[in-house]
Amino acid sequence: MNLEQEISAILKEWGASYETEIGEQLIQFQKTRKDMEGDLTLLVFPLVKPAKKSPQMVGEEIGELLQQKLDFIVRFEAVNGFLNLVIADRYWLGRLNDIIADEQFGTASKRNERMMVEFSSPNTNKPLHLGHLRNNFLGFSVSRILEANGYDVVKTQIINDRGIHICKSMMAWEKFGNGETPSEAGLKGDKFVGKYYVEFDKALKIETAAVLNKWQEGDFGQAPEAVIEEYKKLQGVHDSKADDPKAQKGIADKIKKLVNNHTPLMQEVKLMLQRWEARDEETVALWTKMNNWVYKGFNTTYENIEVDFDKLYYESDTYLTGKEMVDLGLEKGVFFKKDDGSVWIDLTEDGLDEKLVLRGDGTAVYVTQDIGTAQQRMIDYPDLNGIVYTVGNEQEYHFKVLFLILEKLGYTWAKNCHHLSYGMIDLRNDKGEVGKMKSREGTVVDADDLVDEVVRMARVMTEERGHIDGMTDKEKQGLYHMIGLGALKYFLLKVDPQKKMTFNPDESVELNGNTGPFLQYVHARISSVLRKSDFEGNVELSANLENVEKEIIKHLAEYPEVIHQAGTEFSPAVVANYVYDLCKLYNSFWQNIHMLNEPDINLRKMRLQMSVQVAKVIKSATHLLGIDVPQRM
RNA sequence: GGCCCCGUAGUUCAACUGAAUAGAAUAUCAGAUUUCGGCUCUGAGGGUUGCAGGUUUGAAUCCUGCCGGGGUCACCA
Repeated sequence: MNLEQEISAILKEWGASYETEIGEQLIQFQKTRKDMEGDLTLLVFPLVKPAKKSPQMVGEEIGELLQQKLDFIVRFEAVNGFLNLVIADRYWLGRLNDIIADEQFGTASKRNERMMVEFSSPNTNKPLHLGHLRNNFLGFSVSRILEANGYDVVKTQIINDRGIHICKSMMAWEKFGNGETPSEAGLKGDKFVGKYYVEFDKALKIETAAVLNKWQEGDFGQAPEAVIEEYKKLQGVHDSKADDPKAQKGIADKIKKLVNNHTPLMQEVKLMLQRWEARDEETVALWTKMNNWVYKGFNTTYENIEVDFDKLYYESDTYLTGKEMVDLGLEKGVFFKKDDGSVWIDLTEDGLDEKLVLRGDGTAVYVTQDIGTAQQRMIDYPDLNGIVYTVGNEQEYHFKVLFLILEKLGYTWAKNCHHLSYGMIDLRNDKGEVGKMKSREGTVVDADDLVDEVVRMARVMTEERGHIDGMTDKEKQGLYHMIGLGALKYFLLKVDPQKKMTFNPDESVELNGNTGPFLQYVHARISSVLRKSDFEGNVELSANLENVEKEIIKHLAEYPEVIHQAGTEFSPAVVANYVYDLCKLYNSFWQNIHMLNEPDINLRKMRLQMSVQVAKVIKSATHLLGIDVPQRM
């Protein structure tokens, strides 16, 4: 039984003497303010009512009672409805011994429940960028946090390997590639395919402009009647709105989209998609070849950022399951069919709109595929308790719809699905202007480049000030990578996921202050002193604690609760802030109190043991963030 | 326009989900440390928590209304 529980038990007895029941909700603890004496504070306000006395009087009454019953309460002070309790050192030393004895301190025991965490899931036409890094680090860290909370976790991603966008890069490679391979071009596979996707886009833009010109001159080529009519109608509206430039621009965009859709190039791509759906051998072979290039490139990046997956899902495997689910939903009456054959769900009663789940031509849309994937996952893992989807917050509406659909289809696990939503990353340039990342404007921060850059920075810093004599080159490389990646991961994870963040390439990845390398440094320093000392066994309960030492032990003791909170909130930021505070506390101790030349052997042992436990928790907490800590740096 | 998210020191972020004088980092200024690792530590200045009401013994936190920023409302993914 811990301290809070013992006090709660006494408070319940105390309540009984007033013939009131003291519920858990009325018993609230908090840390004692720094400028007050005490280790733990009980809020008296909620307890005032039953006693019908002033907060001050109730505080003193409870204080006396607690001191009488619990011998490790040394003193108490009641101030304005706050009861500050001073706890004896031997109590905290006892807690330290508990922590020493627990190898897996902080982590919960197995609960035999399985959770799936989906993250990454990139577009195969675009190399990974900074936004994906936030996604990957978040998803990976949440997986570890859930494991620490006792879940069995399956890390997964859905690979969007199907659809018209894939055909675009395939078409471009066929037209402009001359059979070139990534190695011939000296590019990573994902970068290579991305290059052709961009080339397609360029060609399409030029062609769209040309076709638009022709249409404006009345030359409609092979365009179908209905499209020409639509165009003329839009053009009419456009011309009539000469006085409203904003509306006119909107119409102009619609016209562009229409033209874009009927260029010869787009027609060709659509034919290619049809050939793919019909399993045309040549098309599928090209598709397979190019996808494998992409996967190879992605895997290099995943290895580099030390992220991995237990199970991969491919959209090309699950979209058909999705269509079957739609049929099933039609039978159940969850969905309905419109005259043109398209299938919908009516969510107006839930405060949303009608949503399309299958196109008029019978092909799958985004949500169809997600329904199918969810179903496939349940088949593969029948004991699955829930799925966490790590996806940007611009898709919040989509996931609301998806979860509602799953629920209406009758899946009980739908209520355990969670959209781990995170904010976008804006960029700040050297002029201080904030803007969005846009591939078209070349303002995307490439993931590989960024990792290289932070590793380079880590090398420069470490060569200047590090303790790396006697390391082999290979060990040094590993260390720079560990530090650089640690800086990047910590930077992206310390912020509450829901908040959007601003990234300045020049300033953002610092190695000082509230950063990953700061944590790594503290761990390395503790490791260093431990190499020079002995630290076995339990500590004596009779030692006297300095204030910082007590603070450190108190902070250590909170670790299990931190893991629990991080798990229920799916928030690595909780862990990050906790471990940072621990390191700061420890540094303050380090600066003021020496260990190795302390003459009192019990005191020396206690300090060394406490340091070992601090190092243990740093290692454990940073592990939850996907960050490694070194022995030396 | 409807719905969702965000607004806290110059800047980047906290605040245990309603508690005492809103905390860190960074930058600035002033100091410490020849000794276990200076990527360290101590201190100072810096705030009407976007604005206005309301609920409460008590509000950055909950409610209402504004203001500002972003997102989303596709037979795109």
